[in-house]
Amino acid sequence: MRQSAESGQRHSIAAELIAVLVAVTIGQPRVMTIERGQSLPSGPFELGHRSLQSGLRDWVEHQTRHPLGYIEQLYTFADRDRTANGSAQRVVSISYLALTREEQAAPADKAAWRNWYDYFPWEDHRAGVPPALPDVIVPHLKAWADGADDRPTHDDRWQRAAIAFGLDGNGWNEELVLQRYELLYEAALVGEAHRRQGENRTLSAFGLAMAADHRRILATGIARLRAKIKYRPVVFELMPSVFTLLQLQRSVEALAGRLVHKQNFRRLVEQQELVEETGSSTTDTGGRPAKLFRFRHGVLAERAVAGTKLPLSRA
Amino acid sequence: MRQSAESGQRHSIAAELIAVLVAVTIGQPRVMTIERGQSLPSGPFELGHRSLQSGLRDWVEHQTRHPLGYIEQLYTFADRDRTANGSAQRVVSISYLALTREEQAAPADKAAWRNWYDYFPWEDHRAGVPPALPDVIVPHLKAWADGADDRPTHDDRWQRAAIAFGLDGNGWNEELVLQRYELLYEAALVGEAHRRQGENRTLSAFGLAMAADHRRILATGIARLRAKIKYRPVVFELMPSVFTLLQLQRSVEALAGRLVHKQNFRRLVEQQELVEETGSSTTDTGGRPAKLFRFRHGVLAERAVAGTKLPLSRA
DNA sequence: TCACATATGCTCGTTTTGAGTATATATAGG
DNA sequence: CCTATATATACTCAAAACGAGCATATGTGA
Repeated sequence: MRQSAESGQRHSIAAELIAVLVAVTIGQPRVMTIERGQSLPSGPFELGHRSLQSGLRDWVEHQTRHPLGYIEQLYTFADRDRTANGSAQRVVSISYLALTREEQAAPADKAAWRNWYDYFPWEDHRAGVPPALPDVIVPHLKAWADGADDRPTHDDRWQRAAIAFGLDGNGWNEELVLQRYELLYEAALVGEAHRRQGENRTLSAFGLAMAADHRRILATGIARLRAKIKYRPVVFELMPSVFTLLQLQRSVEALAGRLVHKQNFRRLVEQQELVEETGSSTTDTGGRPAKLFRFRHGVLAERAVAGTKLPLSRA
Repeated sequence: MRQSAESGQRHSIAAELIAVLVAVTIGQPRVMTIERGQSLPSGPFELGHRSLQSGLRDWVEHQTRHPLGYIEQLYTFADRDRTANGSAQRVVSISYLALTREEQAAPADKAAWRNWYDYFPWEDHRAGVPPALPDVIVPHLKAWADGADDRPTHDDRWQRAAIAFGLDGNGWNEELVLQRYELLYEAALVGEAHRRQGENRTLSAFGLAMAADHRRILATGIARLRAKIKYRPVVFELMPSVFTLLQLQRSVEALAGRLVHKQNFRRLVEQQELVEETGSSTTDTGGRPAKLFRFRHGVLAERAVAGTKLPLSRA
């Protein structure tokens, strides 16, 4: 079987491509899943694929019958202790974030759009702090910290929890999606952490579990997207061709999981010249008719000239 | 996940780990290389490795005898047409950015630190715009754009060049390192682009070439680092334990490739409470003695609470 | 016609930047 | 010792960006 001590090992590696495919529909963030919502679309990288991205496109479009638009790489990992099966085969997982618009056409069998807050109920702060956070999650985190063997460990655990979940006067930071999930995993509060021990009961406050480490990948994708909407005009990949400013705002809020100040949001969008009026307006919103806008495609090029935070010198 | 007839193909994939190991020494950005500066430290990911990161650590510390400090993943790719050899074996390259301090101890055989501007001479704007940029690079880019078959292609090429290289009134954006390199590659101006055609002469204005796509990976690392120093205190990974504010500034300038405004830089560092005084000062700088500072380790935790750019609402 | 809902315009005080000017304290050379 | 020359550090000032909120416009439906 093995050719040589070294090269034989190299060959028994498989690469898997995984997609976090996101859309926003009527103000809710959606993620494409397969297998009753338990997995993200994925498939092996094969010799026939031109590149990693094209391999991903093949798999996802085949599994879900939904085209991928914008794609960006998320993360690659191969931790041995995080995979479900105990096989000797080593798998490198390469994950991508893909943005699209949800189509009216039904996706393929077993493929389905899901609200991403089904998996992360503690991440949606649009209607205020979710009650399960102070009522269920924080007490469990406290118990976990208190269960530490020594004082330094206790303090470290509690400090990380406080920062990640915005406790002890630390404000809520919507970008820390991955840190929060990892903390809950470390504290054995999410379903995935129990799997290897056999048991499987988890409180609904900790969300739906997924296969293998797919929920971790989803957390990575959400975190990346929440960070990115702040400095790159990626929301537009998720919007229809024309939209009102409130619809745009609702989409951003859906992704960020928090409400934004309407007037200031509009000022921001206008001063950055991200959109242009179409001339028409809609009355569907109930209330004074809203102007319809479209994305100014010019900014895709211009915005490459992003902002700096270094106090540059003139000379 | 899925086991099927195609699974036989999955096994002929190898994973390679590649490091962009960076240090800053007396105001110059340095990158660790092997093989006379033509390659980055790298090695195959094997079954024995606990994780991708630990595999990388093994390889790099073995090849260079230099310990790795801070590590973050850069990018994974597997483009078929970019690899040097024509073998059927498919390689997935997983690259990392690592930050450290250059040690006085000599690195291992064949391993050597290099100034990264040897590979990207057009990226160093600390002494003003490098003359080779207007004199050599821009004319070649213009010729490349003019050589397009049709008008749209010409305009697209020129617009991309103008944005990437700060022409036509577009300011210089130090973060676009990768875009610039990719453009030069596409225009067949860098050495790597000629390799498959056999010839190999390139003007020194286009920098030293590297093996395979290592220079592209280096460009990715520089771009990431230039972006990151603006919102995360990573420079300190590259600084000695105590330093003056000017030394800190020089390090930032080395990485960014541009000068910063001294007074405003200090204001920024102070108001963010990144450093604290050690109490002593040094006169080595020639001039009024400078206070010595050290990094405030507390910020590593606090800074997790990063800034937002969304106009949040209070309710 | 009125209550209600959303849209949109505008104000105002606070912070954060960008760009300097001014002053302090060393060393090196005559 | 004095001076030129570095660098270090403190302050100023106007412009731009941000956070919060008030006011007004213009629809729909009871």
